[in-house]
Amino acid sequence: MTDASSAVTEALPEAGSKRRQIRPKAERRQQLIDATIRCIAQHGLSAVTMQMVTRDAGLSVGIANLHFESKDNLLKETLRFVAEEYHGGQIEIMEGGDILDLGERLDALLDFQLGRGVTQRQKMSVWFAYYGEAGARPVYQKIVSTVDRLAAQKLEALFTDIIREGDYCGVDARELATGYSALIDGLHLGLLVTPRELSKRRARAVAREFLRRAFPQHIH
Amino acid sequence: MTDASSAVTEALPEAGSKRRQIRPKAERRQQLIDATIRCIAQHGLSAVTMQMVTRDAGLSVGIANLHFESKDNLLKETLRFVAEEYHGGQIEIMEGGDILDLGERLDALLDFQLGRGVTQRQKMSVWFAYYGEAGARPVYQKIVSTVDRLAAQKLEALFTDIIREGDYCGVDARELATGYSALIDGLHLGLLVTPRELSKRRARAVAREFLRRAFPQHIH
DNA sequence: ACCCAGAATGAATGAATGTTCATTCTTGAT
DNA sequence: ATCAAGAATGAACATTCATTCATTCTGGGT
Repeated sequence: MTDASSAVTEALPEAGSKRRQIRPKAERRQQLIDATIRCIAQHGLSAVTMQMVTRDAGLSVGIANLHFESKDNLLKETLRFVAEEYHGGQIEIMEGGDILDLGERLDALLDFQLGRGVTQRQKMSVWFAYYGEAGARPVYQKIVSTVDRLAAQKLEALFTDIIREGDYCGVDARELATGYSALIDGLHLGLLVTPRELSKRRARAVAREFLRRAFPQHIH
Repeated sequence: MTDASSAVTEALPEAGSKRRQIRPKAERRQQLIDATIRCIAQHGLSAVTMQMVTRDAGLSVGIANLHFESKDNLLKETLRFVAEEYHGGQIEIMEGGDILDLGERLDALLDFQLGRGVTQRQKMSVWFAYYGEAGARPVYQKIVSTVDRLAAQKLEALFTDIIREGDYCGVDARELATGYSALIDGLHLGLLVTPRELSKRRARAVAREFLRRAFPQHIH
């Protein structure tokens, strides 16, 4: 996963090109997942239909059941893709050997979490659409919690390193990591539901302030 | 709104009682809203059908369109009910003259937000089901942001009072209120999606720690 | 005892949706 | 040029769902 914030904004079937094109399976799958993301963002998960998705992808209805066996499966795979993109990006930063300074690494993480790529309304919509159904669908819970757990561990490890480096005492890395993750989730929610009250700029300031309170030496 | 954490766990049509009962409109409306909440929590918003709701309520299918004009409207009214219950409860505490000590009032707020009533899976499921659709449905956005705005103002006012009382300097009440709200939302999300990783007990500890960092004199 | 306003019912209706599959088309190998 | 493998199509089908409404029933008022 090198480019976590892949653009999901295309699907322009060159005007007048009605000729049937044959493409490898993997490419079509991604095409359909991208279309699904767009549709969920625009119409909401509960209003998404197969016809809608395939039309958006510029393909025929039958193709969805050819590459995914069912609508359920397409939705499941779409969630998996979004979850892995988001958490993969985070983990890459936290493991990343390219940033050695821990404070800088924190900054990079925050940039990723509240930056252009992730907070595109499209991605956020998808994210929370699934959260909304997670209570009733164990499959979704499992997909999310699997990738979630790994990211949480990495974050805790990063915090532990920072606490050691800064000699911060009376601070529990685990608890702080839980709080930070929750804060970021909550900010995403605010950006999605009440964009008028919460600008992206302010969301970043809020998250930054949280980190500054915890690690004053590392965040200026 | 005196009892914000109303139980939505009944709907037991006394065995053998098949006799048609006539009840006032308001009562039937509430009955249907309660059933809708249960159905959303159990099956997910996108799987809820009118038949499901009316069966759960122990009533016939036609009645839903008698008291609400359409399914859309029933869902809208259900969201309004849940939103007002949650925010109403918060506001009552924050305005409440019955608790004079500001630290205690904070505690009471936290108790409400992460206590029994609100974090019932049922209510949380409904809450986030609608958030998930909010990106695509301006109606939902409007309902939520209307009640949200008022609660945010009250919270900011409470924080302002506390900052003055405690002589905390370098603290922006508005920013802190945004952060705290987001944190609570994020914790609710965690409780819903990954209950295995995040217990209610730990969620409370995390929120408490956030407040303690900001207002050390008021939270012990 | 009678009545009727309006609450409640549920079979019927029509529209929408997921899935199938017989057929058509494309491409790369021979 | 020819062919076969399999990718792509979309009309057809079966199902499910929201909504309607003719009918039934209830309970308070007279």
